[in-house]
Amino acid sequence: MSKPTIYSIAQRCGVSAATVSRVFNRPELVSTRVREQVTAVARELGYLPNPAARGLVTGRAETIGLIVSDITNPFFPLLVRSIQRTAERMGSSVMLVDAEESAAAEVRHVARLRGRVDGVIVASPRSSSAALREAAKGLPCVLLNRPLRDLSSVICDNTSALFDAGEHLHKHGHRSFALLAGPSASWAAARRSQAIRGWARGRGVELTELGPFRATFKGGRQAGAALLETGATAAFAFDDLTACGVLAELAGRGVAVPGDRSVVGCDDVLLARTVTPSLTTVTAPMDDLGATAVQVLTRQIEAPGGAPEHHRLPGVFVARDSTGPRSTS
Amino acid sequence: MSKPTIYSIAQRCGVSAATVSRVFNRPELVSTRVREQVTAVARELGYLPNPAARGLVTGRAETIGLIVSDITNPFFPLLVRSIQRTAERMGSSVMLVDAEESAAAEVRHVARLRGRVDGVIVASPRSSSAALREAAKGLPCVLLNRPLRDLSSVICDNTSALFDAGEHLHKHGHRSFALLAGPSASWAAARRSQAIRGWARGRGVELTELGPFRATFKGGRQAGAALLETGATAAFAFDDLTACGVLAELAGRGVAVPGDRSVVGCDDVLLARTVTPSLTTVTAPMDDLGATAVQVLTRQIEAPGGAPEHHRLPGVFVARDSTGPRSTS
DNA sequence: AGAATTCATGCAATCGCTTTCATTGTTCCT
DNA sequence: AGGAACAATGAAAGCGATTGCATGAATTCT
Repeated sequence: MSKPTIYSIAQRCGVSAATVSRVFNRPELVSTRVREQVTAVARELGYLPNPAARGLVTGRAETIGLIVSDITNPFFPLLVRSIQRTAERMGSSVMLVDAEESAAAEVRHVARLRGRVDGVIVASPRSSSAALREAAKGLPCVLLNRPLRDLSSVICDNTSALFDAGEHLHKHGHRSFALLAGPSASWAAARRSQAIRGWARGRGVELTELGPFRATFKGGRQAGAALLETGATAAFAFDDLTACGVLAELAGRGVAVPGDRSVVGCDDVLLARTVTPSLTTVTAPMDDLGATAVQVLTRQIEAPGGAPEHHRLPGVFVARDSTGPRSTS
Repeated sequence: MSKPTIYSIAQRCGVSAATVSRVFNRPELVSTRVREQVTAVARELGYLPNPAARGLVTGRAETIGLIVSDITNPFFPLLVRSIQRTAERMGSSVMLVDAEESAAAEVRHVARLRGRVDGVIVASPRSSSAALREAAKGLPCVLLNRPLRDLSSVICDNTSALFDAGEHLHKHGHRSFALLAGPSASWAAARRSQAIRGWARGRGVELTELGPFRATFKGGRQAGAALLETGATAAFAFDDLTACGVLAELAGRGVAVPGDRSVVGCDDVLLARTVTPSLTTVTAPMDDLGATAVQVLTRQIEAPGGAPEHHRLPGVFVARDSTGPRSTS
């Protein structure tokens, strides 16, 4: 009693395999009577179509690849969830690959996934533009948080939210700021720095640039130490993880937040709410980001060679407890 | 110029497709001359074997499924990484599915994965034993952190590490403890509670049981509030996330940690190091857990119907800053 | 030298499904 | 009633690999 196939079902129903296949793919082409019988027998036998066989003829794997630069980064879990959920709704599974921070691993994995997936989403790629372009050649691909002319991309733009953050601090009396820059290879870091610079210039306030720092807790501690050597009363951290490091460093040196200094993070990861004081930060629209990426990818898959799409989703400023009035001392 | 197949290569080399296939699968059966020529042409044409076609005949997908109960739980990222890394080393890809905390989704996904994967790993399942058994019927399956007689399992046993934690607190003068229990559906929670109860009884110290609390930051805050109503000077939180909630609640009420109370977490997730004070906790051997799970699964796949294996990996106690001497006040 | 092995290769079946095309009845027009 | 249009189905050709069996050549043995 081996695995049921369309043939076992066909035989049991006294019809041809073609008809059974049609019951599942183009049911409207089959008479009601036969359709019901086939469905019943299929259920009874516990029939499941063989994806390999189907894939072989359709050329589709009904699977998309998701390459994340670093699964341990708290930024990703919600993104993964959203992507997976959307993909499932479109009938696709998700193959997840963690590049462990390595640019080489990224392109290697894109190559490996080729053939097993219908397309890939590369989240926060570390690779060079040229490498990405090359790796994605002939494979539907969507970049997340990394714009590139010839490849589709979905990015979270925090520019205006960071403006809001600046205004928020300015309203609280802050006039001297520090920018704790993130890793230089990261597009997001560059973009955020640029936004903050722009705001500070427009506002005519003092801005001290520090870094780049690694986007880790430790990097944050270093950033915190560096911050204390400046006269800045408020700091923009690259992301929440870094901000947590800053908080820890300041706390360790007896500097009160937001009493003595204000700190804002970015991304609004779980951490941001659980740390004390809770982080003022910028919320990324994770669900949208993931859903959009999958939809764009689906379009690319269905119309290969179509023009790349570029989507830009804004982050939203959210004030919590790590920012407050400038200390009067 | 369509996708290269073994036929295009065979033609170009003046050999049969079977030979080309052998070059990749049983190279020792092919003469050096032909082998080299085929390899060269394959490379030149950018040939990649079609996994669907291969899978159709071999019956293997070279893919394993990984179902996690909740991808947003900080416990998982490192586990996912380790599993993925190990799987890749064995030549398999990983299909990740997030059950979003739903027991129903778990078994639904196991069913969906059937046929697309060679086997599945279910991490911290929420489903009932019966449901799991049923869902895994005829599909190689390894349970993570959930023992079940008829299915293979790999679990992290924190019993002895929690003993160490107890001793550590005892040495610091604590005599009255609180157990902040985790969700009742979680095997890990039950196991940990049991361990702590056992230790307290053996030590002859006072133990107040509170909860169950949800394994979230909020649940932790509630646990923290409940803790303050007891006379306990030290508390065992279910996990690090809960412990963070406790910390936050205590901090909010002006209770010093470890000055007034000591708190220990469990799992040693990223959070544990980034929170202030850093958490005394129990480190789970993530790499081992993941690697073992994949190896066991591989064995199950290669010898279907083999006896289930059960592995138990111990956690390790690690003292940090959230525990200290009992307050003298 | 002739038989027996061994080696390298090709032929062809097969995996389970989709899909085109042809073949039946049926129904509908005029 | 005769032919057109249509609905339901089957036969068969792939999709791209793997693999058991057969074959012919080269090597070894006696």
